[in-house]
Amino acid sequence: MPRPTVNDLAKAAGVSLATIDRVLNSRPGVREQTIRRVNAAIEQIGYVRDVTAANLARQRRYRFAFVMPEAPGEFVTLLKAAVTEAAASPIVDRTELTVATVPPNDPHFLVKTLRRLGAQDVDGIAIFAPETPHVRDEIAHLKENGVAVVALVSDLPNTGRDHFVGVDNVAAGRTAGVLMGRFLGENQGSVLVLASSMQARANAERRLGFDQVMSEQFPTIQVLPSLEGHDDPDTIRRVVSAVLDNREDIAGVYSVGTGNGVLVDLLKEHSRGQGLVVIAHELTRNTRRALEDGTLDAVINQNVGHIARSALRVLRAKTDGIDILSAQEHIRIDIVIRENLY
Amino acid sequence: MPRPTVNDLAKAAGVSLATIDRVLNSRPGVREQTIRRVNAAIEQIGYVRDVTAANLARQRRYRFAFVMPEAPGEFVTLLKAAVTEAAASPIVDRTELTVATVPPNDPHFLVKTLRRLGAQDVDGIAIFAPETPHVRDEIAHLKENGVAVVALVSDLPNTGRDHFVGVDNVAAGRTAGVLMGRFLGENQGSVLVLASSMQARANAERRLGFDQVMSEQFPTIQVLPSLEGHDDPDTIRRVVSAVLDNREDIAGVYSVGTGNGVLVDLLKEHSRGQGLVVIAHELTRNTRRALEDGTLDAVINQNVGHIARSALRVLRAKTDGIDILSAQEHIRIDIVIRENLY
DNA sequence: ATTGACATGAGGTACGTACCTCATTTAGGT
DNA sequence: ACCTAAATGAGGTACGTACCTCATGTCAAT
Repeated sequence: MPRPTVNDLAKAAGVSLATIDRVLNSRPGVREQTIRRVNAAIEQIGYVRDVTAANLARQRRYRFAFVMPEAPGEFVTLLKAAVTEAAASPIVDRTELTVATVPPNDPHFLVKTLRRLGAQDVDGIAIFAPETPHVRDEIAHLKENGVAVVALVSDLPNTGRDHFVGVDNVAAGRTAGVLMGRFLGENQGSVLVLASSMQARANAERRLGFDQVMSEQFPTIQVLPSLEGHDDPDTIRRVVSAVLDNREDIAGVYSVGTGNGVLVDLLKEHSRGQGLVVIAHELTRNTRRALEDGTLDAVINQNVGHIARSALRVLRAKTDGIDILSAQEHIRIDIVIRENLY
Repeated sequence: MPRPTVNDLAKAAGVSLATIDRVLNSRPGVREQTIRRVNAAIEQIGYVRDVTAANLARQRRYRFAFVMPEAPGEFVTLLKAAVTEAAASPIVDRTELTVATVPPNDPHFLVKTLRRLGAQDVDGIAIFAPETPHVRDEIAHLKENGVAVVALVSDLPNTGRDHFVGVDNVAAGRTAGVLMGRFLGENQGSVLVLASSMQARANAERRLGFDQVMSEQFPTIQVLPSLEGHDDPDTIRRVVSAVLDNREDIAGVYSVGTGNGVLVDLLKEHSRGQGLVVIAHELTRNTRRALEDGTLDAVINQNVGHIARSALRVLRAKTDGIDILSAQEHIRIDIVIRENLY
């Protein structure tokens, strides 16, 4: 038997279609008693509104924009692809989106982009950018104009954004820490930490979580101060080599941010690169290959497909003023090793 | 600007709506040249069919059934909940589904259920059951009648099922093996393996993968023959206690199947339960709690939400005769430890 | 009994697509 | 130039819902 329609509902409730419509869309001019009668009929025949037909009739369109760094790294590229793909899939019905890229570390350009998008009356914006005062102001401005704002990957906690789509980076760092400690085992020594200037907040949080776990659970392992690679291949190569050459006790390497391509190459060439426990973040072509050939022992990942789809769902819910199912919108911290590298 | 419609397309191609319709739905009676002209216009104006409007007009309805064991275990309960939830969500448009449960280890009942569903002209069935000759025959029969069949969680490779939604259990076992080996580290000893009779194939595959890795990568660790718990609390308690009491060298426990609730309780009570590395499958209330309190070191999980949604997508694609995006339908092997237990 | 406010009904059009019928045009063969 | 078959056009209805207008019903206050 087919799903009941508004017509079946009207018959069941003993009222006309017009009244059904008034109740369903909470239009005025219906007695309390009639509303109750209609609701009872809804329960009884199990009516559920055909959302797609409703959206069709309503001519509802969602205009969303994604703002992301014009990134050198593979992660952003993957994320961008995931966003495009998610938008193309039929699950996001009647949605048109713009993907804008902005040069990293250029708050002025970022603000200009946000302003431009805000003027084009978009319904919602997903932003992957560091938090600065200018960005804070512009987000406040967007929200005043009724634009939904979600932070992507890197949270913007003090901006009044509606939601954050991404992982808890402290927990991600803790996860990396536990794996590092347990994989090292009896093998005492020091851990080299390679940082990156991109996404400063995320990196700091991961480092924090990592240090928490190491000092709590593996106090005999010494974690060195972060080496700053500044996302520059030559710099990374130079600073990492220097430590590996000079310190005999290095047993593990933790790469907090980007620049894993160079790091992996270096470790493969370096005489001391083989025995180390190496853990990095984000599954990209580089880290995937490194897992396969054993250079990397584990990758802590956040699934870009989930992030993209979640952002779209949340933006839609926020523009509709609907509550989100927070359980569904939680982005998992994936642990990837060679054996579960699909 | 709004998305172009068939009317815009007709104007752009310089043909009538009827011809557009003939081309879009590959109806006969259109010259090759005209088809090309329409396709060119599709490219040019970027027309994409509004799938939801099309489904509405087409009165397309998908009737799917899920067949699952009437399970004692929590995993099946979670899976059932995930299926119901996925079906309720608006992403699965115009789909009505039946969830049938069958007593485990009753092939006759299972076949009867499949036959009953087949007679009710469902479009597709997802089956979570062991493979037996009777099931094979019945699936062949269903497929002859044009019913799409996907295997759920446990594969049915010799039945001609259209697709398998679940993890590669050999890889899952390998993943468990690597974690066991690396977590044990220098701590040599033996590993106790607890099997379960449910889902015999999945358990055997996991055990296979586990053994592969242990012998290849950790040859100094001895893996004991499986203890058969038969999913019975008392039996599990008895056989596991016996080994823990009598063998001093047990350093790890690998639980291949169900029965983790009892196992965890036992380990918490037993004097030797603390220092062990314990790894199990499937994230349930029991294993989750055990991760939190440190009784379990890692859980290898398959996300029931993904499984449910993937099964629905695949069933739909198969009944429509559309190709599936295999990348999207891959079910990941999740590694869960306390730190990334969301 | 009349008024007026409110409640309800009847019926329409629209959204973008599918699918149908029938009339008309066009192409190809003679 | 004529005939025929094939190609195309014109126009309709339907899907389930939203949203609109206008008519009619009901009820309480006067």
